[in-house]
Amino acid sequence: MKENYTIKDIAEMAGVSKGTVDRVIHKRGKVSPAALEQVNKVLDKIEYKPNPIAKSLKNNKNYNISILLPDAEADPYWEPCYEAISQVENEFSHFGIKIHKSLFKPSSTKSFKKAADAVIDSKPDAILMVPLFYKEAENVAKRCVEADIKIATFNNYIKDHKINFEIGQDLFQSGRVAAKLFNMLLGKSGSIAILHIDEAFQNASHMQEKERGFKDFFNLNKKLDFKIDVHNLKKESKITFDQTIENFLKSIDPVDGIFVTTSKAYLIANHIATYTPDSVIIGYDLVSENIKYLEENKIAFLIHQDPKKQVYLSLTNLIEFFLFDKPLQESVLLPIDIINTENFPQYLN
Amino acid sequence: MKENYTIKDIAEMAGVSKGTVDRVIHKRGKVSPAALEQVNKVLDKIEYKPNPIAKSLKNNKNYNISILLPDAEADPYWEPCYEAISQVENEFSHFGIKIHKSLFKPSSTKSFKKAADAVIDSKPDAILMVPLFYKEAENVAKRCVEADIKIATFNNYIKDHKINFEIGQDLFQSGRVAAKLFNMLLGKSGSIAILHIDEAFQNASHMQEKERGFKDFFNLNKKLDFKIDVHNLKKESKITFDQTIENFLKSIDPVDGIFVTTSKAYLIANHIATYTPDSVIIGYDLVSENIKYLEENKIAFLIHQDPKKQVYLSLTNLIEFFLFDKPLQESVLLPIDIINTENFPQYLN
DNA sequence: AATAAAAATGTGCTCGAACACACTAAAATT
DNA sequence: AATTTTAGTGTGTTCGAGCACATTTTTATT
Repeated sequence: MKENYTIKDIAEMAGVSKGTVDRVIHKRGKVSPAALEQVNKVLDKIEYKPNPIAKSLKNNKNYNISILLPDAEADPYWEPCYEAISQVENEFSHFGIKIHKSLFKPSSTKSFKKAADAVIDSKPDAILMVPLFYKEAENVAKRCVEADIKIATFNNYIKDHKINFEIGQDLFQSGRVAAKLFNMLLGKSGSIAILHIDEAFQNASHMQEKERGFKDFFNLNKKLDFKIDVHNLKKESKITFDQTIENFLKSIDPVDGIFVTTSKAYLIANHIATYTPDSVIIGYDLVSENIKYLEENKIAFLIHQDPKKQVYLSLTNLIEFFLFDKPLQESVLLPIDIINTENFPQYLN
Repeated sequence: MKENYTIKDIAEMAGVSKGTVDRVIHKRGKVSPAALEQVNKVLDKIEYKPNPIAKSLKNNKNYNISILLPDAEADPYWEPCYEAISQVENEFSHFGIKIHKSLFKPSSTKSFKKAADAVIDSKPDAILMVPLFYKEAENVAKRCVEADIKIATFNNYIKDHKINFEIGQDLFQSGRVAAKLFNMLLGKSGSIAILHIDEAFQNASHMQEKERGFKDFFNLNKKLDFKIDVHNLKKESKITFDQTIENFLKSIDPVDGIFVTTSKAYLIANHIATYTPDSVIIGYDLVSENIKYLEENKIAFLIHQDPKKQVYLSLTNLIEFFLFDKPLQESVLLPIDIINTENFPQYLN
């Protein structure tokens, strides 16, 4: 019963030729009502799904996928994405998959636009991008739809139904994860500073979602009594970023906890011993400097956003869609990984 | 330069027919020294890898994979494995993949043996098993090699080079993860009970590895001063398992932390309010009863062993090996996921 | 009724690898 | 020199889907 039927099988069962079956399946007309009925009767009974391997071989097309992502020179957070790209390239090059990497400066809208223009002009089959700049990303999505290019995003979300596939984390919930960790480490009361540290404020919505989730946790738990302050830290002109951080730490009263919503927790950890030695730090992302301070117990926990996995899953999803007609998932939420000194190595491959 | 060459391409370049190229590639002889050299010269230059899709279509074989795993009726820990199996079945049935599930009682060696015999007799292309019983699993591996059946394991390890693919967690390290969490929650000193709770002691090595890692952490951190006791708890005759647990809790002095090395933390959490209300519990696995107590804050953290992912990855690895000649990885270590009230939902799909 | 036009149906080739089989040419045997 | 044996080479088919094109059947038109 549960066999894998071929077009030939169906043709025999319906008493017609495979050409007719093919026309019915693809609704290309030129079929008599009688034949149509015969074939449909068989089709209803057996639930036919074309052999994806044969289909793929017949197609025998090369697929080009372009990835629009920030330069890891500017921010090492993106480094693991490159590894994922190489990995996918190795796995799928013999399936006719070609991947093209296009970098932009995460601080420059202009740079994003320029890279995007070039990528769209090259007319790939799909574009995977980090939509750091909302308006510009929306524009890219629009032009992709017009040019019949599949468009996927990772790391950030833009609420746009034109996006064919998106992957990332529930940022609100990740704020709650951090809040719960502070709750467990600090007990029922205390003071916590939320720090949004970024060289430019390209990631504003990202950080705000985390802040909302963080506060939400403490607001809903009436038994808890925490004082929470929010600070935006960006590079001041004339002095170094590090100096900016130091000035800030000097300026505030010591707190029990510091929640850094970006991958820049190491900038704080670097000075914590001097200014607020008893503060517990929780931050984001397994960049090497964060891991260094994690191992020194200056950072208590890191939350892992797994950019590598995001890229890997995005690409394999697109590829299996192209090659084997697997349906494209629309939206994937990755788990919010909690990292301490003991479990980080396994997350690095 | 970086094209995907076909046999026909090579034949033209070498000035021979595709039959000759084929014989060279598969070393089937019947090739003159002159032709051999011509073909090899081309082969050296271009790095040929056969089109995996065409190969797969030509093969057009059905592959049978049997899975030997414990009955989830006996232990709900195994439930997610079933979901992974269904998922893989759906994804790959049209590639000619058939998966057969064979259950055994986790408490009965005899049951394992019987199921294994039947599975081997059915001569599948691969067997994926949970090697709960060391000696018997070794025997299965031996017979698989003899019968040319690929053999893979998950959840547990048996150190046997006959295993083609194994996946699981670093158990020693997961003990250290738990230790670190206690360290963060309890500070520099305290008392902790390690509980090995199991209906039968089929998982002895599993539990011991975790204990070793746990103790290792505290031994290596000389600044820490923890008193650690180990208790083996199994069902006593005549009374219920729950009663056994209660009797145990009654019998010990209150401790600061309880580390349960199996998925049975809920049995402790159930009675903790009565006997040792201030104990922090850390356990394993996202079974529903554990999650219930996690949400009630009676369990502080759970460590996730992700049996579903283990099955999913095992199966897709085997399938891609069969269908597309992807090399079989030998050994995969999964990350040690730390779970609290806020991040468990994302780990459940 | 004869012919043209339109509709319906079937045949055959392609994708690339793999292998069976047929064929040619050279070497060995009578 | 004629014939058999063997080594070496090329051709053709298969896997299943998909589509171009040829062929047959039906309907419309003079």
